[in-house]
Amino acid sequence: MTAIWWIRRDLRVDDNVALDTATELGHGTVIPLFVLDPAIQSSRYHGAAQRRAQFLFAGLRALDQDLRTRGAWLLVRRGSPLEVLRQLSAEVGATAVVAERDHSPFAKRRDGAVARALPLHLVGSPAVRIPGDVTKDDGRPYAVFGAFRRAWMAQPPITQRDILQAPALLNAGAAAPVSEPPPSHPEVPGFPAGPHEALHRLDAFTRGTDAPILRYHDDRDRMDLEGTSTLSPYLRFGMLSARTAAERATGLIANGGGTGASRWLDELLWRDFYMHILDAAPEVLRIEFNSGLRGISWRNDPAEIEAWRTGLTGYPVVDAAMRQLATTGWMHNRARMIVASFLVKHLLVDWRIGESWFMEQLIDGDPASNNGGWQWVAGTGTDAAPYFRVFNPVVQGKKFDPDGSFIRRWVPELAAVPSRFIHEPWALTPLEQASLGVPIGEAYPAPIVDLGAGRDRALGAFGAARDRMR
DNA sequence: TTTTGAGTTGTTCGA
DNA sequence: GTCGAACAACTCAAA
Repeated sequence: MTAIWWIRRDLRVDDNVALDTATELGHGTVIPLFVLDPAIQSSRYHGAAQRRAQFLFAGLRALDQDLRTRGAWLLVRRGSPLEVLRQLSAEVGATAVVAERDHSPFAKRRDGAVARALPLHLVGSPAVRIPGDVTKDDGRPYAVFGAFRRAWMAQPPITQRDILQAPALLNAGAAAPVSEPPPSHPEVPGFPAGPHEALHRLDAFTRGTDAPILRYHDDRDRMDLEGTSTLSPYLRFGMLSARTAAERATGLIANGGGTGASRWLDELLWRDFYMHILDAAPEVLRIEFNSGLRGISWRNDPAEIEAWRTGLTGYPVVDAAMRQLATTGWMHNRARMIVASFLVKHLLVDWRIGESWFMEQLIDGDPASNNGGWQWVAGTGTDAAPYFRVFNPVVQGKKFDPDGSFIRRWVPELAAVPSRFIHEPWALTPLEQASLGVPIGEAYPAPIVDLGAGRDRALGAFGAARDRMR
């Protein structure tokens, strides 16, 4: 008996339901397979920037190393998943193909086609609780986070007993089927891939008397501090099991870990929430979740969109965050809300344009969370996030980057500006600008939109769309 | 069955 | 400086 473990976004051996099931169904003989699918590589989510693929490939190499210490190795093949799986199944006489569920519409179509041709077993989920397992009485998903959270928390907590052990030894079969080597791109700077780094980060974030998670309630919104876990890319590719992360947070809460661990667990629940929404309502990738806001007249000014993408809007906190994204492939969550609100509200640009730029740039880019976040900020999504809730980038900057060190790091041309003016350098007199060497409009752009006028324009456009649908 | 209260992340205005 | 109200309106769940 032989089973194929078809790896997609579960690049780990610890707490892996698919690997566990494959081991059982294969009576110990498991072929770990990753398919390089040209359809994914050319999709809208893999445009110019290849950083997420780079992170994935480095993760495949790390997984291969883990497998080799267990007597197996990673098989990598290129082609359409159905054809690759059909071919490999014939070669090794596989009686089962086992994979973790993937809730994106693209993945569900792909997996449906495979399931019609081969004995495909879909198990587990990248979410902590499987979409469909947390629903209202009528079986439909919650559309309000608070209610979702209540129902999620009412189910038995994730404990250490729920976490699966990695198999000590794997039998990959007698004959070694032909494999490509995992693609050899360099590591993404700042984010070494693989489950060991993921566990190291989880420990650094949650262990010890001065663990950042204990201050998470207070620090998580501060863009100038390193108060977040930076685990999102690892969760994205399953280099860390979300259940392992949830178990860690739950354990801290049970031991009086305070509000920090609760808030962090909430972030994992948002991730679950948006996966459950996408699973039940895949159309959110195309249209507004809130049907009353589907007729907004976007401006979509190309020059302004380009200024936003490149970090040249004249609003320091927006520009710092957009440059951080372009340089590193990651952005602080608070900064994501600020730049998204600025694009959608102040510039009145279709949220789908921002969403797809994020998908292209982010190494943690996940369709469910990314779409959920953009629709939330736009006010078109789940929950009572009213569309007139507009983030003011100056106010947000002063609150969450008080002395401007986040800005100085990513917008070096403003380094000499005193903290009092760093969030609004145009308020310096021309003389002061000259003496600091930052003439606004030359060394650094003048604001591309007036905040008050932009806000009013957005409220008008959203209000008009709502009135038309009424 | 109907009613009612509450709801991640904000801003502005006026008292 | 601080505080509450207004900005609208819908989902959910408890009463």
